[in-house]
Amino acid sequence: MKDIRARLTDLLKVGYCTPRISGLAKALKEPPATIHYNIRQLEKGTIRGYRAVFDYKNIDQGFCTYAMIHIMPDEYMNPAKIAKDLAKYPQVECIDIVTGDWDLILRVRTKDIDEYYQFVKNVLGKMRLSRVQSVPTMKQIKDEFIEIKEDMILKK
Amino acid sequence: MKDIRARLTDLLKVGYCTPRISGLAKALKEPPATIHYNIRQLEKGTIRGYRAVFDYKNIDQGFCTYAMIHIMPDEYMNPAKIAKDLAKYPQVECIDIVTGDWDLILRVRTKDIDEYYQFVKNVLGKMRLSRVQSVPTMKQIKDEFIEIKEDMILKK
DNA sequence: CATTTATTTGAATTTTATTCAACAAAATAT
DNA sequence: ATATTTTGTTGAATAAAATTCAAATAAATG
Repeated sequence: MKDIRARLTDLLKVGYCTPRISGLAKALKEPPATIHYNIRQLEKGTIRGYRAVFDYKNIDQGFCTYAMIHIMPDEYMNPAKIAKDLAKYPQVECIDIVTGDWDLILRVRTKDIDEYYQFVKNVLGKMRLSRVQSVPTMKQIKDEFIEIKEDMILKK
Repeated sequence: MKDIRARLTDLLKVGYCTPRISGLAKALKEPPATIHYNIRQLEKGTIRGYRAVFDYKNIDQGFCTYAMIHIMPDEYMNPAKIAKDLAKYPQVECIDIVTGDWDLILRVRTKDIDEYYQFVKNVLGKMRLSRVQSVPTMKQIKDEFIEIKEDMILKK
């Protein structure tokens, strides 16, 4: 059997979705043509794309880690270059350039700690970074603006 | 003129989108009916929903800050309670319970630094936290798995 | 290996998005 | 103020896409 599911989720993670104009038209009580026009306008700047939201543990990305990064002194004035290189990796959910204790903050999603180790070794380990501090998430309470409801396994 | 744009973004923030079956079918070189069937299966557990991704500065949420939190010693064994209280606020994009230097990591989106100050004062300031370190994002390179393409304003 | 369950697919049908031209409203220029 | 241009709204026609369904195939199970 073809493994369509995995290929689908890969695409839906980054796009391949579209607004439901008829649904929006009904919800807002406006004609579809009006919704259509306004969405096109929003797409010129305000809407960056459309995508699916997942239960990540079902798509081999259940392990979420913050990676706080110091870049090398000689790269210090151009963190965007390193950040853009890192942005290419699909494990990377977000990258922010910050200032203070760290230079970059990444949110990385992998299947498990083993795959995260591979990411640190093969990706971060090969860039000009002077230090990486990994902070794994023990539990997510809210994600992508959506509260996560979950039963406590060990609750007695 | 009707303010359709704002009402649209409110809905698109949480849903009102759908997968593009024909696009997926072309990309994966499979018949639309097959894509349709597999997506329906994924929707039973793996896909939580579909939504738009925004350029948040255009919808009054352009200021993004990591808030690293220490909770009080007497609450230390129950961080989930505090986390769930914080999860209620719409400015909070995500909350993770971590261990190590900090107890909680929040990602908070506000219109600007003034609104963030109000959040720290009125929300964080009123909870049993022993310390909060705020790390504002200077520039986002990737967000929600989508790379941000942007011209450098000061590039010469 | 018999039976059940899950998946794939083409073709018919239904639903939805898109286009377009006319009109209306707002913004801008005179 | 008002003429002119730009932006936004909308119904109706058209084009495109999603959905359904039944038949075939593949995989899992007894």
